[in-house]
Amino acid sequence: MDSAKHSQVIEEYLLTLYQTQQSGRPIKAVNLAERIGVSPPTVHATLVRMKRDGLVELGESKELEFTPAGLKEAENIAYRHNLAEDFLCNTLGVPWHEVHKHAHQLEHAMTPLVVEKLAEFLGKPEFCPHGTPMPGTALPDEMISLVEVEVGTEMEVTRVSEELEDSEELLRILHDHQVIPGQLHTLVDKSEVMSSLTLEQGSEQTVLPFHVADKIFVVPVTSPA
Amino acid sequence: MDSAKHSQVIEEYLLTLYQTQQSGRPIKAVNLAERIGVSPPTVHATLVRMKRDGLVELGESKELEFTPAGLKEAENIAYRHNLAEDFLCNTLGVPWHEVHKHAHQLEHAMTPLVVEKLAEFLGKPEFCPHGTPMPGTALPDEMISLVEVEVGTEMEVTRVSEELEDSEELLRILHDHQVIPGQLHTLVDKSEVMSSLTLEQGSEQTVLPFHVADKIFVVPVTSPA
DNA sequence: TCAGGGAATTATGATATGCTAACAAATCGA
DNA sequence: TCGATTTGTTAGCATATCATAATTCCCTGA
Repeated sequence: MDSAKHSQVIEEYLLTLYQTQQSGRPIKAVNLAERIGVSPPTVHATLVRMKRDGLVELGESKELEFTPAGLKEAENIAYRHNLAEDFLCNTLGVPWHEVHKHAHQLEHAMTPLVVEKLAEFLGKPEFCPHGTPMPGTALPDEMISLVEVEVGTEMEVTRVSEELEDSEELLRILHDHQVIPGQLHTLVDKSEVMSSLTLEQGSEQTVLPFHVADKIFVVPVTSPA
Repeated sequence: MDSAKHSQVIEEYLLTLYQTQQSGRPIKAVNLAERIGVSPPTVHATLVRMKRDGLVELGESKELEFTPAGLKEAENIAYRHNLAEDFLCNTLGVPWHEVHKHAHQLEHAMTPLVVEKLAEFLGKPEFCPHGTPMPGTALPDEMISLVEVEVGTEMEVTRVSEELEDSEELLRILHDHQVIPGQLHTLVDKSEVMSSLTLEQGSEQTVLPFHVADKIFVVPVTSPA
């Protein structure tokens, strides 16, 4: 019905707003400017158009809010993005830490039929390669942030938040250390002075600053012993 | 080197110019306007930018010509387009007569790595589902236009020219009658008064006007009898 | 309550893309 | 060669997207 096609720019704003909202962070225009890489005045002008087109509104507390139509569209874009990432990673074999940027292009070029056919082809995946659930998919309750884990706990990495995806360099490091969904690690140290914690997998150790670990989610493993 | 990313609009002009050039037809601005679906003044303004950016030039006979850089870019886009069509048709199962329009979106969103990985995944195809060769691939000499075939000849359809792809309705009809690459048909009638010819495959007959048959290519079959 | 500083907005301007109307140029048929 | 049709160009606008500079808003700490 409202399949009114929006520009790639608008789609990018919607997706960024959606991801920010999902992370529970406040949605401020400056943040948008930084994440999208444009100046504040540009963000402002674009948001004005988005309000005009009924995609977002200004809540009482001055925060941006999706309209129902805007949310629907945002979820649609997020779905296309995650689907594209799954395809690139699992079908084409594009490196895990690179899929984000390539999917960022493809997500705007997928027609409804392509989305449908691709979803079928991929077996209706519920998570993207970074562990982000498709819109509508519930996250396991047991999933907690890596910073909340107690030293000595073994856990399975389940999700690397989208906010980290902007840095391909960081993703490459995480990938090199196998800090990716599905991998098991043990928290062997947590240091307040260093503002970081240390993971261990086999003989491999990985040090992660809190601000990064904060955005990585895991499910503690109940020792089968 | 000159992987300078051009806009989707410029890419579309380059692809259209390329396809027109391949068909051996003169490249006039009006044709561009029609095929792309914009007004002549818009085409003019865009061509001015393309000249400015060193993609095309005006030949002596007033015809548009690619610069080496422009041709390289155009071939690149054509390759992406054909690759996308192959993927949509053979991997995702998008209907043959629809792949063109979906590929038209995707072709502008494929990064070099995605192109490379997709080509590998598809087994480096040399033709798109309509029989168009990838840039650089030579066409079989024996391929002739359907209008040149003599009545009574059996032949294999090898290519449906891109110029016909603009009409999804026409492609649907061709598909319904199996007038698609790989299929065998026999020319059973050619009528000047009707400006059309008739194909036969089994008990199925297909009437095609000359202006359509003109853009369908075949390879006559040497009767194995 | 006021100063500061961050955030939002306004003022201006540029470029790409598109349109309609009007005009110029080229070409083709008689 | 002339006139009509086709084609190409200009002129004048509009919108989306982007930037910089300047200004206004607003919240927070003293």
